[in-house]
Amino acid sequence: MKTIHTTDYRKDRSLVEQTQKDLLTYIANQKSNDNSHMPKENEMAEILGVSRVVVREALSRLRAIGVLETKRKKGTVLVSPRIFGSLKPIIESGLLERDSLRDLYELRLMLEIGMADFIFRQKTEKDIEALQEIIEKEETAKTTEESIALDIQFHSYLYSMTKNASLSDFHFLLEKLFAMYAPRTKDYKVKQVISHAGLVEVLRFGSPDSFRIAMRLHLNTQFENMEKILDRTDTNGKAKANT
Amino acid sequence: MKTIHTTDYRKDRSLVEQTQKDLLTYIANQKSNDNSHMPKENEMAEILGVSRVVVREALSRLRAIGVLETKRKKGTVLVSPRIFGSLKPIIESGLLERDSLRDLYELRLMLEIGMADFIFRQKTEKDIEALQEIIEKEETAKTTEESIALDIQFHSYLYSMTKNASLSDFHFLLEKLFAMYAPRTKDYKVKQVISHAGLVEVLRFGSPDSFRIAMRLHLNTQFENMEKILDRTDTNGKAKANT
DNA sequence: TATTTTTAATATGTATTACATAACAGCTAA
DNA sequence: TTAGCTGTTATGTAATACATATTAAAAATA
Repeated sequence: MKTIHTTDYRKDRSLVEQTQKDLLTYIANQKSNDNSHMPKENEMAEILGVSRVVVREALSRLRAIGVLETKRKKGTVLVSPRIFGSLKPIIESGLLERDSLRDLYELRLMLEIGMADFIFRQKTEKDIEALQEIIEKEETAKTTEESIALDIQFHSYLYSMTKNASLSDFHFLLEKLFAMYAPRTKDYKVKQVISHAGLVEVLRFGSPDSFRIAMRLHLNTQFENMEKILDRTDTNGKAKANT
Repeated sequence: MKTIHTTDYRKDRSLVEQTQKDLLTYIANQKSNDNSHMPKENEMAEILGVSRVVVREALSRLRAIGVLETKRKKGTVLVSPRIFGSLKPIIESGLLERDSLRDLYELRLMLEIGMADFIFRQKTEKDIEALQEIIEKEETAKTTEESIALDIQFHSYLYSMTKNASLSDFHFLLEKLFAMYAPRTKDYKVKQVISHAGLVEVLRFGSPDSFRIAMRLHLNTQFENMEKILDRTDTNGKAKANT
């Protein structure tokens, strides 16, 4: 075929990137036709006028972010991507800057406070019981590790109550990331303004608004801790002054 | 070299995926040595005992999620990834299921309510003035499009006040995605329980707690709208019953 | 000497070919 | 019918060759 590319693939740096976009538009059309099957790599290469290597790289990238899967002999099929599926390697790369880490820490706090409405909307008696069961275990916990695990379990359950799968995915990633930042000294429970039991009480008899206030108080140590460890300083190490 | 692979790359489906992981661990080590430069593709292929094609595909995937960049002749350098950088193609693919879309819509509501503390922490007089300026423009807006644009501008400014770059990135993506879902009939302002002006008042004289309540009321139409358009139904089209 | 131009070297980017491998379909034999 | 064999197929991997952009060194010019 011998198609010579005179670097006229506009805008995008490389042919692969351009091909990735081409594939995405192709996908958008296929989806509207309710067709979840892609042509073979060779055919696709022919259609787009590039080599199979380029198509493969582009497909691999799309596979990396979870919009499609491929199987031997079967071919390429479109899948419904999990929104935060591609975040795992980013977080695990250890390349996130301190500012980004702080961003994530803050996001977690925002979400835990902001999800009140959705917890209340879906809550059931069984949920209350499950939470109280965790609390009971917490009271009889011996080691610090046990307490930590149960603390995580309690909050994870609250997340799951929102029935928001993406939120749970996100939380799962953050939980692993911030395990180290948690202020789990032996007396961390003493410092808490409001306990898990208190939260459940509000959950039973309160409103989303009162639950937000309660959760804000419960997370007080996290707010303070964030200030200490992840202070939002500029590159010179000095805190930014507000005008 | 002729290394024959007897499919003993465990766990991972393909060599590329395994190589991607290998690269990530390699990166993690390099980062701790404060070395942001990767070996050449050929060297890396030699080191990992795979062909250059595989290394290139793995690198391409990492490039797709934003943990590294490559330039001709220069080579591969590590970068600090933007957390939500890889979300753009996922959202734009149009492959997200209705449940995922609803998840995102809910997340946005959670964040707008949950970010109160961070808005208050960083707020300045200039911010208040900027917001009031937007409100003034809103009052004199003629067309619906103008109103919508200013509405978005107002909320975007609130996001920016948190000084959380990742949050702003996330919001930017969602704003484009949900432009269609916004309930912007001509009288949408009339239905609002609390106006932008009201929010600014609370921002001036209130607390994070009172701001959350105000924002919750302000977003009331969004909450109701979500129920209508993106009702969380199962695949059979019937709403799930809670025990 | 200082500055511009040319040239050469280099690592990534793309194309081509060849073959390995897993999965599937169809066939055969028990 | 069912178990096992066999060939086909599309993806997965390897190897090679060359194009291209970028950098740096070398040469030419002022």
